[in-house]
Amino acid sequence: MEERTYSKRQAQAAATREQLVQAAHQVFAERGYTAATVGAITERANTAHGTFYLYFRNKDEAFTTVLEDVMFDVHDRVLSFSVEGDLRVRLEHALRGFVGVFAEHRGVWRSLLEGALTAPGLAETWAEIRAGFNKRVEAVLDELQGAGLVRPLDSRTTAVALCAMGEWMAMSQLVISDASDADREQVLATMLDVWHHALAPVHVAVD
Amino acid sequence: MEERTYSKRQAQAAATREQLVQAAHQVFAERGYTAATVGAITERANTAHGTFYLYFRNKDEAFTTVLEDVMFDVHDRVLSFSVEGDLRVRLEHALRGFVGVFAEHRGVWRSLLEGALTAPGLAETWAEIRAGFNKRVEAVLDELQGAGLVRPLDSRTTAVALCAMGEWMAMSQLVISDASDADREQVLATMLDVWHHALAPVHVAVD
Amino acid sequence: MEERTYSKRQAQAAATREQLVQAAHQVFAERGYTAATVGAITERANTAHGTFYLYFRNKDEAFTTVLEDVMFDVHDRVLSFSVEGDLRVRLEHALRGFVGVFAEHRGVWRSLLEGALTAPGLAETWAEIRAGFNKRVEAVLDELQGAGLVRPLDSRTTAVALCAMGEWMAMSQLVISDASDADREQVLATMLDVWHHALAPVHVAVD
Amino acid sequence: MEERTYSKRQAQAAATREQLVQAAHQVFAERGYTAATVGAITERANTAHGTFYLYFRNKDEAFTTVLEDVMFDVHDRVLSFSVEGDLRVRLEHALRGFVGVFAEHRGVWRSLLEGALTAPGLAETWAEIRAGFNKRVEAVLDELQGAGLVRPLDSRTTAVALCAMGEWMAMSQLVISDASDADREQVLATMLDVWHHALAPVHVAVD
DNA sequence: GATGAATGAGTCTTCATTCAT
DNA sequence: CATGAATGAAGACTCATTCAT
Repeated sequence: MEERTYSKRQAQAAATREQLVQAAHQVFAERGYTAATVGAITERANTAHGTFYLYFRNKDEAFTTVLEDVMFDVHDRVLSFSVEGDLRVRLEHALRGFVGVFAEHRGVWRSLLEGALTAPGLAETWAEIRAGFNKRVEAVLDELQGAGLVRPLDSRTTAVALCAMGEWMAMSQLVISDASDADREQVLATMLDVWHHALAPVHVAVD
Repeated sequence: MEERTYSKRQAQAAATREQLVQAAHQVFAERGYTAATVGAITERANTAHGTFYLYFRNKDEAFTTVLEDVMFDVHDRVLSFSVEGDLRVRLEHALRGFVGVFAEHRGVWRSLLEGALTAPGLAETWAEIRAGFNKRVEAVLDELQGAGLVRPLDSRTTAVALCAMGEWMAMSQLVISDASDADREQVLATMLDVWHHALAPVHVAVD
Repeated sequence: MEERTYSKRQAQAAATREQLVQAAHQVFAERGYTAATVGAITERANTAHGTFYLYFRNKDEAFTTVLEDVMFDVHDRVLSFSVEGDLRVRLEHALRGFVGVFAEHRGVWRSLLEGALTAPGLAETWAEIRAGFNKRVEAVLDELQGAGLVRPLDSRTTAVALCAMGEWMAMSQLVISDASDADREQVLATMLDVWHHALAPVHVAVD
Repeated sequence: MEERTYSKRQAQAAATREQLVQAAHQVFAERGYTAATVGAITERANTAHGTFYLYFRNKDEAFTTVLEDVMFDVHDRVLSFSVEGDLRVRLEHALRGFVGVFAEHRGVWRSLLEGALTAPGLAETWAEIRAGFNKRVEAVLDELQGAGLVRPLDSRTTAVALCAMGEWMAMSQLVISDASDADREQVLATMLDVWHHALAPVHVAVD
C-alpha cells in the first residue's frame, strides 16, 4: 500500500519535473538566457513559482538540464553510426543529424552562447559537453580507422579540429543568423566536403 | 580671450568624455554587456553618475561608442594596405592586424556577441559594422585584382565569404576561448593559408 | 486540512493587501499624487518594497484601488436612498453624505485632481467614475419622478448639471481650501437649496 | 560711454529675461507644472541652462513671473471698467474678459492648479492673487453701489462669493475640460445671469 | 510534494541646482 | 552677463531566491 502511494508520488513528481523541463526548454529558446525568468517557466509549466526550486537549485541548473535534453538528441542523431555504406554516406548521415540538431534547437543554442558569455558556470558546462562530444568523435574515428574507412591520422587532434569547425559553422550560419532550408543544405554540403577531404584514405582530387 | 575660455572648457569636456569612454571600454571588457552598469563606469571614470547621461543617451550608446573606438583600430591595422610586397606578405600583414585586434580587445568582442544576443539594437549595429567592413575588403580585392595580385573572381561574394570565415574563426578561437600566443599564431597561419589559397592567381597545389 | 491552509494563506495575503491599500490611502492623502512614493507606502505598510508589485502593477493602479475604496463610501452614503420622507429630507440625507465623503477623504480628492492633471490615464479614470455616478443619479431621479417626488424633467441632463455643480462646489470649497465645520454646513445648505429648487415639483418661491 | 555700455547691457539683459519668460509661459502651458523642466525652458529661450538662474531663483519663481504676466491681462480686460452703460452691459464686458483670460491661458491655469496642489508655495501665491483680485472687485462694487447701479449689500462678502463662483466655473468648465466656443458662450451667459441677479438693485423676477 | 507570499538588492534614468570659466 | 559642464539625490520597477503553510 505504502509502496503504491510512494511510486504514485514518484510518478507525479516525474511528471511535474518533465513539465518544468519542457517549459524551460521553450522559454529559454524563445527569450534567451538572461530574459528567461523563473516566473515565465513556472507559469508555462502550470506549477507554483516555488516548485521550480524543488527540482533545480537555480536558473543555471535548469538550463543545464535542458541542454542535456538536447544532447540526447545529438547522440541519437549524430553519434550512433548505425548506417552502413562508404565513408561519404556515413558522414552525410551524421552531419545531416548534426546540422538538424542546431537548426531545430536554434533558440537553445543561442541561449547557450549567451549564457556562456554571462554566467561563468555555463561556460564550463559547455566546455565539458564539448569535451565529451570530441571524445566520442575521436572514438568513432578510431573505429573507422580500424575498419580502413579513414586514413591514418591523429584521431584526437583531428576530432578536435573538425568538431570546432563544425560547431562554429553551425553557430554562425544556423544559430546566430536565421538560415533558410537552402542555406542549411549549403552548410551541410560545405561541412561534408571538409570532413570527407580530411578523412578519406585515398587522396581526393580537389575540383 | 573668449576663445581661450571656450577651448579650455571644451578641453575639459573632451577629457571627461574620454575618461568615460575609457572607463566604459574597461568595464564592458571586464564584465560583459549585461553585467556592465552605468554606476561602475562612472565610478571608474571618477565622475558623478549623472555625468554619464551628459555624453551618452544610455548604455547602448556608450557601448556603440566603445565599438567605434575599436573599429578605428581595425581600419588602421587591417584596412590600410600600405605594405609593399607580394600577396602573401600583404595578406599576412593585414591578417596579423586582424587577429591582433580581436586578441587585444577580446573583452569588447565578447560583449558585442553577448549584447547582440540580448539587445536587438546591437545586433543591427553589428550587422552594419560588418557590412562596412565587407565593403572595404571588397574594394581592396578589386584593387589587388587590378594590380594582378589576385585572380579574377567575384570580389563581393569572396569578400563576404572570407570575412565571415575570419570573423568566426577569430570569435571562436580568440574571443570565446582564451587563446595563448601560440594558438594565436596558429589561427593566423590557418587564416593566411585559406585566404592565400582562395586569392592567389596561380592555382596553388593542394597537397 | 487543505482548506485551512488555503484560507489561512488567503487571509494573510488579504491582510497584507489591506495594509498596503490603507498605507497607500494615507500616503496619497498626505503627500499628494506625485509626491507619494512606493517606498513610503511599503514602509508604512511594513512590507518589503517588492511586495507592492505583488498587489499593484504600478503606482497608478494603487491609486485607482484607493479611489475605488472611496467610491464604495460614496455609494453607501450617497446613492442608497433608504431614507423615507419628503424630497427635502431625502436630498439632505444624500447631500450630507456627499459633502462628508469629500471632507473626510479630502487628501484623496486632492490627489485625484493633481493626478488627473499629471497622468493622462487618471483623467480617464476620473471621467469614468463621474459617468458612472451620473448614471446612478439619473436612475434615482427617474425613480423619484415615478414616485411623484420630482417634477417632470430630462433626468439625464439634470443629473449631469447638478452633479457637475456639486462636484466643483465640493472640490473648491472642501478639497482645495480647508473648510471648517461651519463652512461645511454652509456648503451643504447651498447645495441643498439648489438641488431642491431644481427638482421640487411645485414651483418653490425664491426668497 | 560707460553709461551707454551699461544701458546696453541692461537692455540685453531685459531681452534675455523676456525670452525666458515667454519660453517659460509656453512650456508651462504645454506641459503642465511638474512636467515643465528648466532645460526645456532654456532650450526654447535659446539661452544656456545656467542663465535661467540668473533671472529666477527657481522653477517656482519663474512660474510666478509667468502668472504675473497673465494677471496683467486680467486687470486690463476685467478690472478696468472704462465701459459706459447699464449694469448688465458693464458686467457682460467684464465677464467676457474674464472668460477670455481663462480660455486663452488655459494651459497656465492648469499649471497653476497643478502647481498649487504640488508645491506649497504656489498655493500661497494663488491665495494672494485671489485676495488682490477680490479686493479689487470689492472696490468696484463699492463704486457701482455709490453710483446706484448696484443694490445695497456687503461688498466684501459678495465679492468673495461671486469671484469664487466665477473662478471655479471657469476652472471646471474652461480649464480642466476643453471647452468649445459655444460652451464658452454658455458659461458666460450663466455667469452673467448669476452676477446680474445678485447685484441688480431692482429685484429681478425669477422665471 | 506543492504552494505562492514575501523579500530586498540592484539598475537605469531624470532633473533642479551650482559654479568655474 | 552668459555659459554649460558637473553634480547627486531620488524613484520606479524587476526578479532570483526563501520559507511558512
